[in-house]
Amino acid sequence: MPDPITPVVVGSSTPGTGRPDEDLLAGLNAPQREAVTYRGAALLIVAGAGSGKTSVLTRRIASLLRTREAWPSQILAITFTNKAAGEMRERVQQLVGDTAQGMWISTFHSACVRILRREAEQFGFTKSFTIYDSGDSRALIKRLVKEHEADAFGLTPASVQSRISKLKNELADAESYGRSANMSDPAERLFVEIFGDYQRALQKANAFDFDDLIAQTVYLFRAFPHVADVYRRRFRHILVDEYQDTNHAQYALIHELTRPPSGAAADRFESGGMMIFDAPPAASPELSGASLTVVGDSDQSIYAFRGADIRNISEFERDYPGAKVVLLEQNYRSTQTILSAANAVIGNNFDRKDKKLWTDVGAGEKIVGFTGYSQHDEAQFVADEVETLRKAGVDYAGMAVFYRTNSQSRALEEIFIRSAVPYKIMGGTKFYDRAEIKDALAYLVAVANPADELAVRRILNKPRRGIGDVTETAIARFAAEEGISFRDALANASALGVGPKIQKAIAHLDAVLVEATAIMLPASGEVAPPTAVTDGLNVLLGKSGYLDALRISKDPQDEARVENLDELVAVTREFARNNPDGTLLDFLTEVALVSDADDLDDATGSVSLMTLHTAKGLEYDAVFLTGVEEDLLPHRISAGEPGGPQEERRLFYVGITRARKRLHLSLAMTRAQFGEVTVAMPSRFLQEIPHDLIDWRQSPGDVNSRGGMQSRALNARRPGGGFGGSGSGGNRYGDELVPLPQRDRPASDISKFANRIPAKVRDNSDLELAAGDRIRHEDFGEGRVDMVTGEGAKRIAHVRFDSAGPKKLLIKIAPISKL
DNA sequence: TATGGCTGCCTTTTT
DNA sequence: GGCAGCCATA
Repeated sequence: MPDPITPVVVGSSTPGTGRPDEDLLAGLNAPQREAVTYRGAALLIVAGAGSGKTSVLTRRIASLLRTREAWPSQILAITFTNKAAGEMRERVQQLVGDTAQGMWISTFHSACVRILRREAEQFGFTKSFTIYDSGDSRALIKRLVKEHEADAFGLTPASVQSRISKLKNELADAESYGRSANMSDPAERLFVEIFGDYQRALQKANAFDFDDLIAQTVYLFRAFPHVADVYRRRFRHILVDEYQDTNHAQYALIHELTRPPSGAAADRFESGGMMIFDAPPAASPELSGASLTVVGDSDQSIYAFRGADIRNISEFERDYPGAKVVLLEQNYRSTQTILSAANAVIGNNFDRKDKKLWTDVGAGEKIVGFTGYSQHDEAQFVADEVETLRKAGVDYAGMAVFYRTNSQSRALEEIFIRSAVPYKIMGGTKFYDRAEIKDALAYLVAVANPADELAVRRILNKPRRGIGDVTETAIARFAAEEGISFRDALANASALGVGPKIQKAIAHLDAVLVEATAIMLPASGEVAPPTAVTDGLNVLLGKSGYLDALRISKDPQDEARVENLDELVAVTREFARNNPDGTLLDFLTEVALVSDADDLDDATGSVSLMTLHTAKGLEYDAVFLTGVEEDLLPHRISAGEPGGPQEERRLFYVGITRARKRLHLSLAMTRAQFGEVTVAMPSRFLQEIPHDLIDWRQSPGDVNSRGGMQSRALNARRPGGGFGGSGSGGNRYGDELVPLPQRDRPASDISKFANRIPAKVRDNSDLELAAGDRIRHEDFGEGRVDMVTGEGAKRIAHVRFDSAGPKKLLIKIAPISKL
């Protein structure tokens, strides 16, 4: 991503002071400089959107290195995604060259995996532990819920999973939670049992789930202070980005790392454990805690649902007394128009410190608003506008489309394909979520970590080998009787008491696993060649019969599955190229921790499509924010959650502030949700934007007006008057739109205001129309049907009106009649 | 044991 | 409109 700070300062204010980091300060404003150069135990950088925080962070690291205040190995920088980590590393490298080698720049999860791999043996795991993604843990929890017949008490796998996750993020375990829970409630007791079983199963499988990676590292540090000391001595400068999105476990981890080493470790014999408090830090710098820099913006906190605790940032000064706070408010990204919209929106959140982004680049283009008849109509607008911008010289790669939920990407994708707009979906149905990829990875896990029973069970009958429930149970029973693992039981096919055909199948599977193991995990002393993972995977997929089964299948989807597996093989090759010493476990770790935002091959001339959450931290010349509707943004489910609507508003704010030059806000009047067409209402957030900032190409009133008062949702009169009908006007499409936000409007009023559904929804489902028919529309008058597209509830009539010109109408709801 | 058809639920957002 | 899980059947 380009550096938002253009180093233009020629006559710098501190010329030739001879600081070794002089050049790093070029072009920075005063607070940015301070954020780079401040030295002290704790620093909080409150960085508004687009205020150049990444630049400040990288320069701060570069400055520490350049001035020799730190060795690279003493720096630990935590980012939110692997992609952000990669970019930060690259930028630091640009500033200081190869000196950057040896820094830890990674996500919380990657850093914890590195620590856990080294220390796993301290507490009952082995180096070769594997990582359960949410699908894996859901499968395990599902089994446990079933075993405990817990569904009878209203415990669903999903609810159990999310509760366990929340508890782990609070550093609770089954035992500690059980002490405080109301154990007379059978559902609670059951939950605690399942939680405990789940944890034991993970341990037995030598596996951690996502939340464990953090929580168990904290546990490790607390239980084994001498282990923690190793890392406390090593990391002298800890920097955390996106601090507003850290949860309690992550907070605790940072807290553990920044404590002074206890000094009890053997290699510090002179301290005797007593010098911690009286040793002067200068004389013995290793005894003080690491310096901590955190960067964040509470207005961009959008992960509360996953346990992020905004208090981590709002109470930073309390947690780290004497902490320095630097505020970055000048924005280097967006036009004033975009910032004014953003400021106005976020100003409606009441529990925040007031902070106003500003810029000196000028007002720029107005925000473009558009209301489609349907989500397809909306998508068509986006596609058309993308093409217009492209012709005006904006790169496809400089444009992005955001939406609240992944499912919204479908309509956009359809239209983009039809309109031949190159696009790329970030996230969505992930490559690694596909069944065949998970199967292939399960084969690899079965080799890397045979203790992982879930993985072995997964591949047991893939491809079909005639091994069903009965045989699976027989294997498990045999393993239990003999006191061996499920995996090892496979080596004793003849002893299982199953038929000869099935014995043979099991023996074959075992042989394939053994062969692959020999390739990927050679006996000690030998080193696996870089091609080991690729070769092993080919053996597993080939000799197991997995690929053959797909190839002879009649299901046309299986062809795509073979291609996906080919791609996975290609991924292993790529991995080997980038990591010549990379082991099977390294590969599996990387795969487990990649995220949606990490899709590295961005650029290459396509428009990016992604959820608002994925968009955080990115920026584009032109941004399309779609589906700005009630129940979608803010999402319906958020209404019932404490702080939900405010978090949704922050999400909207994050979306707005991604735009550099152009912002488009769009919505649809109807939206198909699970097959049914439902009427959508404009989002309450729209009216929080001063309406003179928006140029409506087609306003909600244009689309929905049927001469009456029923549908003017945005203009509905408040109970008690206020302002109505016309008046503040100002946009050329009349006054349908958005009165200026009224100060101190009570919250209850807002919800009443925006949510009103039009009096009645017309249903023309059974109206038969064909090209050539004449129709009458309540607003547009008479016209002739050019053609009808779509089916069922989504039939669209393309009509040429005698006076109003061509329009597309959703037949189901349009106020029309056949003549 | 494999398959196919049915039903019901679903959709927030992610490391 | 899609997927997962359940059940009935071969």
